[in-house]
Amino acid sequence: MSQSPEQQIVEHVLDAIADQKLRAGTKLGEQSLSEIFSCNRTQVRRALATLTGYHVVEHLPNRGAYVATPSEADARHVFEARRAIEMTICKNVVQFANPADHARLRANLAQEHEANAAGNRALAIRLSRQFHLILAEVGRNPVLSQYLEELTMRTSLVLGLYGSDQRSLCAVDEHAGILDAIERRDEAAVCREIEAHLRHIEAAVDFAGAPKPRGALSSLLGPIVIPT
Amino acid sequence: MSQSPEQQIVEHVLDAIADQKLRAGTKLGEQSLSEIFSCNRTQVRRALATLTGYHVVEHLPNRGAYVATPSEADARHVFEARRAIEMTICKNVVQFANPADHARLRANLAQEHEANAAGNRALAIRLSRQFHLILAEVGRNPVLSQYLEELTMRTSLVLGLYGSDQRSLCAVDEHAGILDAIERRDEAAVCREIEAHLRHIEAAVDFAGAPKPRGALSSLLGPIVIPT
DNA sequence: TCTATCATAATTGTTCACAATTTTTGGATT
DNA sequence: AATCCAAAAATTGTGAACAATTATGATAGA
Repeated sequence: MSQSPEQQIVEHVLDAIADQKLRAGTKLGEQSLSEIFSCNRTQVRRALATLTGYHVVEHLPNRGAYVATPSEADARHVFEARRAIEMTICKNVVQFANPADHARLRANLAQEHEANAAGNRALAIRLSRQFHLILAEVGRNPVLSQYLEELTMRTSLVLGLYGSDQRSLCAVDEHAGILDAIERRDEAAVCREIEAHLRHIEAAVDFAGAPKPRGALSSLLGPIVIPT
Repeated sequence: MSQSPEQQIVEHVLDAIADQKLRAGTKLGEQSLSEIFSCNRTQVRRALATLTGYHVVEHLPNRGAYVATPSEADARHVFEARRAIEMTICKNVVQFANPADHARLRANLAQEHEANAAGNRALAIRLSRQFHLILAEVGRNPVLSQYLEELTMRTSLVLGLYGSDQRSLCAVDEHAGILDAIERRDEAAVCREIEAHLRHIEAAVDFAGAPKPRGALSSLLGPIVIPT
């Protein structure tokens, strides 16, 4: 059951980024990580290389690894790529989704509503991302799924860097509208709504706003349970 | 000018795959590569990890790295992803392309014609792939460019595995048609033609045909010039 | 001749020590 | 105080030795 230290590091860091706990620019020191996850530095090194491949970590030679700091141009490119990929995903979803898939999406939507009602911002963000990833899974194209996983991660970084804080509440209702259209099997409507949804998210990004400060590493990745 | 051994290995292997010299299933032994590129095994290891991240190499624990062998389902997913991504790229191309870009594409097209006329199949394949990559560059979205780079690589693997050998000649004229539409700035036509083009390539793949044999490693990657 | 078993060889995986580079620290000087 | 410089510390990069696993091939028995 327990995975390799390398996978553990990758997933913990990705989760922390998706949850916007690890902010852009945070240094990911090899020693720190090897102590936090109580493993060898070699394994930390491999994990960081993997994360670099996902474009969520930048590697500066002789200076270490940092959570990537996407520029405004990067952000726009990521959003455009999302529109291209999620549009195709949604067409597949309309075609392939069965009642079980609808139920899965409905359940996620309900949780989103709940998290928002409870004011649990971190959970709401996580569930919102999850909604898109479930869509991708239902679309049944692993290539597109994997690209979207990376792109949503990079979106998290962008929102953490430039996002205005009071947004993201509107998003729930847009998810609901998309899901309605999916159940109606109304392809045109789904495409229209997912595109609008992604453009709304992008519009909520304020590149004029100053990048925000970052926290300390150890407090953001833990607590780590070491399997014995 | 001379790059790190790691980059060298990655690029040589990618080129060899794109040119269909390295076929699916070929073993990429660590020692062989370290001798061919006269470098440390550690660097070979990192290069193979990178290639694994690109999905062009499969890594079997304790058994080594092999050029990936995409299944029929993989192939279909790759082609669908290409349609999604290249469609968006082409829209950007219509919008952004300037005379210099047109010239670049025309030049590539002419070389393609020439290679086909001369019966130089390897060069024709390389230039055909290059046409799509130039389109991506002109589209001015590095995120989409990078995805397409990976997808064209995987396409090469698929064509090498399942492709019928007499195809790919028709492709040149389709490229010409696409470029014409781009210069006319006829977005609808460009989209229609690039989609048709990609579907033609996919249609030329024959999954019933038996996977083809693979060659020896050292003869396919060399000759390697070692910078002093 | 075919199969099974075991020793040997080859290959991959891991660890650790050392080298190279960067960052920090603590004066010394202006 | 502020700046500069050098020594020390910390961090990253590299390579080689060792361990673990898998492939190979020879031998014996059916």
